[in-house]
Amino acid sequence: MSSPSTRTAILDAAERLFGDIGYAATSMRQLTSRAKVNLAAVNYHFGSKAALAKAVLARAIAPINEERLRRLDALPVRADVRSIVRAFVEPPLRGVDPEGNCSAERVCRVFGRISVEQPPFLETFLRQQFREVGGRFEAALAAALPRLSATTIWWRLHFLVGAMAHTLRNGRTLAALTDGRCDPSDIDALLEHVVSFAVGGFAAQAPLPARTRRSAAPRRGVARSKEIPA
Amino acid sequence: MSSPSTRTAILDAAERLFGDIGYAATSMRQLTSRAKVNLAAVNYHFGSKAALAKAVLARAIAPINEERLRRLDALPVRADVRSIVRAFVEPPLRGVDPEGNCSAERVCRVFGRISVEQPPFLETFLRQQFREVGGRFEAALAAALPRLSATTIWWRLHFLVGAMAHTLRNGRTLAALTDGRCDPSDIDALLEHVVSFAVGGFAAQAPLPARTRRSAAPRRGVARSKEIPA
DNA sequence: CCCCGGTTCGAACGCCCGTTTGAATCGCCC
DNA sequence: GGGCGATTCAAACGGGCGTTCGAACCGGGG
Repeated sequence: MSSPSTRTAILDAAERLFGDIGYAATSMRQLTSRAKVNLAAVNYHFGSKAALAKAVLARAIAPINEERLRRLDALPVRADVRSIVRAFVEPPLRGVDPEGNCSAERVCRVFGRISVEQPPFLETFLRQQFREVGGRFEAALAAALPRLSATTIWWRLHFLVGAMAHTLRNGRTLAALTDGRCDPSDIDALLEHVVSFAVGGFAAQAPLPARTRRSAAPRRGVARSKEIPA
Repeated sequence: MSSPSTRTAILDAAERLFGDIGYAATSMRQLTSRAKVNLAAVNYHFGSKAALAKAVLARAIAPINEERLRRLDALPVRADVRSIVRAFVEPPLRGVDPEGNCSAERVCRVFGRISVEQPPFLETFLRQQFREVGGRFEAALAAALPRLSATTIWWRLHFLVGAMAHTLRNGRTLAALTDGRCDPSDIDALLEHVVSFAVGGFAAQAPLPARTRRSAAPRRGVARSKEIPA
């Protein structure tokens, strides 16, 4: 463990490549040649490609979630929704970056990519990474939005994560569709837009609790709903 | 072209597998054995794996976008935001399904997956698939929300797509985090939640136009959180 | 009947994959 | 200086990849 340079070179290259082209599409030869290390180094230091992916994600996500909680703790007990949302989205978008080592964009892309590919080995890993953070933010938002149920808040937190991740992954498409007028590489603009959208979304009235819904669509084709008896 | 059975068997299997485990992670041998066709059939009918992916996406997306436009056209000229949002999200979530051939969940998953992996050959393809639909909905929303700029509406449309896609891909994580209280396989519930969230998001005040933003903050160390004016 | 375009099939092709191996090399404490 | 763990390295391993090829099969018109 004495020489961190190889390890971190591998982690850096993996973060980049996994973020750019995905986990399955990245080969160890690409990865090691970009990191300028020997092909066998990955298996020596991490054991396998899958374990490397976990290490990449852990390195990317852990400090973000810590910073989120730190900012949440710094808020007054009855903080407003905007502050809570900002505590949630600003760390991943701006990067945590104690010493400039991680570009926020890369970090977030790699998370978006790998979490989306969902190699089976990651499922439980990702859940435990987000359980605590999710719970804390759900509680804070519930305090700020007493009219919303816990499940509604969870839904909306999930939507917020999706909005962020989608934009970080597919920002180029947005830029192209708008002829560059929306520039997702402008993190400040992205941040302000996502915050305002999310604040509005959280403030919205909750949907009716599933019974008296309109549209009474005759076919609910998929939907094997366990449906809490509201 | 006389026998569509092989072609559609391949498309069905590909839709399923690309949606479940991703494009890069799906091998032609898996795919053809699940479709119960010969290995060479894919290259005979589609030319390559990449071309197959395009065909899968086209088959999945085109009818959804057509239905979106149909519903949008059916709205009154000055429709409210909720109706417009519903016209946008209901086709992909419920499925178009003229004759029951496509499960909405599968269709959407495959889109979420492949669009996220973004094999390079898809970039322009996806853009052209969404340019018209995006423009039409942007215009309709702009009419309903005269205080918002076009770019803000594009941002928010993008966020909405992300929220939908993320939930369809990573729904299991949400279910696990909430011990099943949020059930993303309940399409009705998902639909109502995403609509209410998006309506709130669109109704939100637009962010300040970038100039008077705070953000000049020299230190982004820990926790200086309530500096948002207002 | 046979021929023929369209389709299916098994069998390869060449390549690259993730991983392993065993020797070479390094850094350090005795 | 010699010994020794930790690390790096080149070279393979077996296997799976996407794709190609040529022969077999099919059904309908000459």
